[in-house]
Amino acid sequence: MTKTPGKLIPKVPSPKVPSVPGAVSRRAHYSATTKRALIDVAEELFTANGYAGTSLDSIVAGARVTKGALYHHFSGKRAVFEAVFDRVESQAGQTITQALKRQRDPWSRAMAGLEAFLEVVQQPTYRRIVIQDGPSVMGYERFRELEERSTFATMTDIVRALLKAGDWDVDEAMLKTFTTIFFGAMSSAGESVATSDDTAQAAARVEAAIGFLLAGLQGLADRGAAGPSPHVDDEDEPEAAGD
Amino acid sequence: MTKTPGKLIPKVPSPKVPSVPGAVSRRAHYSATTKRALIDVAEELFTANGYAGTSLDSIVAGARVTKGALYHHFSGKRAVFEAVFDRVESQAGQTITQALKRQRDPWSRAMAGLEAFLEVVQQPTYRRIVIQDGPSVMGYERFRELEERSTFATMTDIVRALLKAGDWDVDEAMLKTFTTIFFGAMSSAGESVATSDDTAQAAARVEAAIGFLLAGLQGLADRGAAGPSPHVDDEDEPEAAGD
DNA sequence: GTTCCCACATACTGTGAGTACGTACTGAGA
DNA sequence: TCTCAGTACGTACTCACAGTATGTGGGAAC
Repeated sequence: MTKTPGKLIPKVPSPKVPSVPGAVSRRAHYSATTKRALIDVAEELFTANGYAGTSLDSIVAGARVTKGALYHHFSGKRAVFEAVFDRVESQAGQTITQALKRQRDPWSRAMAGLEAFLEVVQQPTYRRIVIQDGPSVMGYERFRELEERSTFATMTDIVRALLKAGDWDVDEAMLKTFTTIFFGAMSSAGESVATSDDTAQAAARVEAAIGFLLAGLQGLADRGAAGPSPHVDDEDEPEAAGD
Repeated sequence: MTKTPGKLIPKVPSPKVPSVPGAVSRRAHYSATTKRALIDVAEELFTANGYAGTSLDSIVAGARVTKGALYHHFSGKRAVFEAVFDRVESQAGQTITQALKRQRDPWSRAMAGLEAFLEVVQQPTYRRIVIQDGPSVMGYERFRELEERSTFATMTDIVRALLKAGDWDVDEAMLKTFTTIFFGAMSSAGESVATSDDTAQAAARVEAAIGFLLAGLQGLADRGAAGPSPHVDDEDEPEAAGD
């Protein structure tokens, strides 16, 4: 709506700039700017109205281009979403990584990570794009695949350090299982925090609950308890080879 | 599956049956049958192709009616999805509740519930409709609202018993927080189990991991540790009244 | 200056959700 | 048995939106 038919892109009158080696061309710069504008607008609209509730027309209108531009830069609506997802995800990963830098002890690192994650997960953009729409739009497998490269990776490091601190050595599969559990717990908790009336208090409750779980683990570590090991009961899958 | 393509709506030539008191009328029966057929087909197609990938035309074609029938019974596509969601959810809740009946001890009830949930969450229908598409299609709040009436409710009972067994008395908000955490952990774990190559072994790992966490809690309980309590640091919300 | 081609714009198509309205059949009353 | 009303659909449309085919203007290499 209110489609302003104004000039597209920053139509500067183009002074003759000799192409400095190493500098991007004007064309390339325009192109990159257009693409960024599309992603910016898309992020905003996806956050506000969700994936299904956002039309490509509204995106290109917001970026003051046409569908031709969008389809030049992206293969389709899903690709636009993935670009937005990617950016939101990596920003979240950086935020959490940053919060960890001050902590040395694995247990306090875990709590710091939790705190940072609870901050992140309260951002409407992260909630809507990553948690709510992500799995549905991209499919769970692709979703996890992208997650694995940022936030999930950071979380894996935290959990790895935790298990090491407890003197439990587990294989990669078990590590991943633990991380998945924690990640799911915190995503869900984060959503409930975000939808709560009093987010601060809800966050405090989540921290208390997770802290309580960690305290339980710490207790096991202090008592030198054996690590987790899956007892395999073969019901219909007799062989259990592979990773 | 293997939905037999037999006649859905029994187009019997209608012999004159005097309306027996207590029996539903022929019209009502037809109507209910049509509605069920629509939900059946919708469940199948939503599971196979997802919400966005399923057209109303394909649903009504599968049920051998037209869109007029569908819009007579449902307000729209979302309403069809909710009807399917409701059924899938309540079935899952019943399955889990059933699995709990044999167990008395809170800790073993928790593990039995976990096991049952892991079974449920591997069903393609539950995964796709409840976990993957649910939050996106219905919105997180409506999603949680419906969840709260079946699976989540069962899980709340389990967690309540667990906390009671540990002699920790927490308020309803804290109980909900704990349940949310466990629910999220298990949903996420269930998804990873379902997408795993060797589901049996993956499920075993999840059980080991959750069991390990519970063992930690049990250790705290044995040592008479104090329960979880949120330390409230008032940043911008000075008052903390009401739930 | 000429030419190329990239980065778009324009105009179109197909599909699918939702709607307006028509109609046949059923069940209740006379 | 004959209305008669209303339910339970069917038919035919509209509108919105994702995607496509093709045209074009302007920077950049020569």
